Amino acid sequence: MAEYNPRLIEAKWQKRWEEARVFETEADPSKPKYYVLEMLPYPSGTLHMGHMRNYTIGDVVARVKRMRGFNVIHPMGWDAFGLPAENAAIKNNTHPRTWTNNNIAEFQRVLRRFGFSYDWRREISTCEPEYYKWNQWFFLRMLERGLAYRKKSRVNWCPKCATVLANEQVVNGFCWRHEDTRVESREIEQWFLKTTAYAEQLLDDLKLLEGGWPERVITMQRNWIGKSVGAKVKFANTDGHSAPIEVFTTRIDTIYGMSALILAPGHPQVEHLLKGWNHEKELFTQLKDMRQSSVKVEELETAEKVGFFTGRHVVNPFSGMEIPVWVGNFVLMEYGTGAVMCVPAHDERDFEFATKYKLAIPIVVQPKDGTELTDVSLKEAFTEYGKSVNSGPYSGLETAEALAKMSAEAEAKGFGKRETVFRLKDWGISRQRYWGTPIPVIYCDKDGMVAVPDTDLPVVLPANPKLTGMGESPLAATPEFVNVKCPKCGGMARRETDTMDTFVDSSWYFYRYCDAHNDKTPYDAAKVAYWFPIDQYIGGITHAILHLLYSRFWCKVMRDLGLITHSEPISRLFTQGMVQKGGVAMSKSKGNVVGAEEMAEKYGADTGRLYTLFAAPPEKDLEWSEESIEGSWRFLNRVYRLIERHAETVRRAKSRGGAEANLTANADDAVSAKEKVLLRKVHQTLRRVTQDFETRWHFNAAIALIMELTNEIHAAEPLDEGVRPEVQRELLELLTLMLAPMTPHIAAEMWEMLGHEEGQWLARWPVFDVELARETEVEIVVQVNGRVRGKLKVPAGTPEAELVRLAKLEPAVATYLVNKRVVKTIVVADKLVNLVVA
RNA sequence: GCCGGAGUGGCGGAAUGGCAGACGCAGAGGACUCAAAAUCCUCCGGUCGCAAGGCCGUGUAGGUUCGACUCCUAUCUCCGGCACCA
Repeated sequence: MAEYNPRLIEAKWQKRWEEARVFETEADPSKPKYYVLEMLPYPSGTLHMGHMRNYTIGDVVARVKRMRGFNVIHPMGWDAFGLPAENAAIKNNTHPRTWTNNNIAEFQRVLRRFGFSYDWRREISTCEPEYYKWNQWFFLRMLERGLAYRKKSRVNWCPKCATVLANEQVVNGFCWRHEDTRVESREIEQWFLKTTAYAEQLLDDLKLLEGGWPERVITMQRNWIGKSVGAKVKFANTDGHSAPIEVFTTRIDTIYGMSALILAPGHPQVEHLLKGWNHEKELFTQLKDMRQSSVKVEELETAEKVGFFTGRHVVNPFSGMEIPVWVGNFVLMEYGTGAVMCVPAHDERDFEFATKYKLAIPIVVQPKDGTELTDVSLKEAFTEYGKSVNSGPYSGLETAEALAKMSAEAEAKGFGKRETVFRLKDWGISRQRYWGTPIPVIYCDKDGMVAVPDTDLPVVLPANPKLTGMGESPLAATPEFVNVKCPKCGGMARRETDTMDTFVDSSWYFYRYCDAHNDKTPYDAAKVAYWFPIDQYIGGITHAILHLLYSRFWCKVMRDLGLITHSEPISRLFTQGMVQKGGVAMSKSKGNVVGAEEMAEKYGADTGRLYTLFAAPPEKDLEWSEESIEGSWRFLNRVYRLIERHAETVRRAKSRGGAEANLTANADDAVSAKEKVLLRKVHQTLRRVTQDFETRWHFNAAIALIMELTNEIHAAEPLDEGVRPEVQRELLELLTLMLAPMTPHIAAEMWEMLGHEEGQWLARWPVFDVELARETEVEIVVQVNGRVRGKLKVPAGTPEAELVRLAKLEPAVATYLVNKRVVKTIVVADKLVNLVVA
């Protein structure tokens, strides 16, 4: 007898699948489609079991759907642009492309070794001009529509490197390469995509995702977009000539309780206000301190509120009162207008600030529950809705009403207007890097900024850049790239030297899979219309916000360009847990990776796949345990031996219908009690495993059921005594098919051992026999003296005494009902009568 | 602080309101073996008991129910995300 040899078996089947091109699919409107996708990897380091868990889950889904008759698209590609390639190239004195392509080749080889059912013809690599050409094309469309624009913006700058740093290259405010060098903030012109233009839609359409996306991802996106409905109010300066200051508030109803107007330290009007004031010098020093300390990053969250009075006043347009203008470190320039009204009684932060600086704390809202707040009793801000008081003509109004009336009034009188503010900011896509998509824009002295014509796309990266990691951007240092003729006037001009954020690449890549090699358009609309939206997307929670938000944005832009008709690209999202070792996620930098290849060498891909599915439910984190893997390995060996033991008998047996066709077994067919028990067990298992695959994704529970079945068959050995060959065939075939999506290689091998022709390993998912799969449990309604005392689920044939015990009945007259029919009325006494109700 | 999730044996975990701890790991004992590995068999929440069996037990306290790991209320702890968002 041959031992289970995963190395041989896995290579054999991978070769056959490839030769038979079984995972290659085409759009076919006559068949129901299913698009299952795992997030594409960044090809660096080694593929570890964290990656493999992601792809295994996807592969199980793809294979189950295929077995259930869907036309399945299951592609894979590479998120191939990015900083690490550039750094590695500098370090190893090679080209980012060389480094990247080597990694891709390596990744691909390992993925193939795991037997994932990808259609490799659809493979994409985002660093290829045939792909990034379309990034540029989309960019130009956005530029035409005003969705791409340039503005000055702050970047991290290391004075020693004399270069821009990515956020990841800033370590606690210092340069990653120069630990003694504080990162500065510089303003330079950068490109932005107007995600804010879609803020409302991005928020609203989250409703479409409910049920299909994890609740917490939806919540994170909602918080990220951060919608606030309120009003902007203008406050005139008492000096009569400075420009009025505008604040944003969600609680205009509390404006009568305002005791200050507070500006962010970075507010553009601050300096103007301070000028000419007698404490000017002192205040400017304070302001400078405040601005610098606000650069001092993280600790600020818990920092104390600091502020100072500017000496200026504004007029409250509602009350006519003079209000002092302050500067406060807790006011954010990036949100709203960078100026807030300080209403201490009804805002926690304002309360804290006012208490510290002894500002007045007038109460203008009273709770609705009848309790009355007084200046003395007020220990913290009352921020809930209530009833307005001391608010001039608005006193007595409920908060909701006051909000409406007062913003209407502000609008009517022209000193304010209703406004909705979002936390979401436009997406800065400029990177001063080499290894990314060049932004297709040219600057001409005569014609200004000129878009590269579509016919000149792609703007290709120069082949031999000077990569030093120092100085200006690598593209800017490459004259043959920079110097170009103006498309309009033909005169000398300069190319844009920024490249795009790699999130651009991953925002629409899944559309390209539908038509990966189209050189006329990003994709064929009909093909996308067939395959989209993605039925199941699987990836880590780390991408819950950015990647998914940008993808949703891109989809809406493409829809408005008329390329597609749907509004959301992804119907269902699954966020799988991380694979950890020693309590932390596997990563190269942590040095705790279990390499996928190492795993395949030692136990084979099937064991690796099985273990990642079995060790924990897919949404939970999984602690890698070398000891536990043995269990999965042992199980596959056990199953293999079981099949091997009976293969010869089964091959000679005629099929009872076969798994390709619907299985036709029924309980009456069984001649022996042993057959009956085993057939029941296998069909019950099939029923529950089917359910787990289809709806719950409890792969670990499904595997446990299959193990249980295996144990039971094993315990029934020798099968040849009392189990006819055709029944053996049915047991072992169903067992094999249930394993097929999870451990496809060993399943294919066993399928062949059971006498099936080559090619049949793609057999349909079997249908369980309803009669056989029926639970042998029965539900019993217990009535005592006509009154329902409860329901009980018990195994068929439970002795009456046991029923009495389970129902916790005192001896009494009881009626047992099964499926709403009275089966037997008995007097419960000390006599034990076997009541069989099955 | 706000939002989301989770608390079950030594461990990973199972359980549509119906026998809590399936399945697996680790552990203990045994068979086979010169021996080991592999394999096979038995035991494996706590406690009382020679045993049959009893009692307790799903973070904590209540509640609903004939019946609660599961539903409700409160509370504690842990994990994740966001966080001076006006």
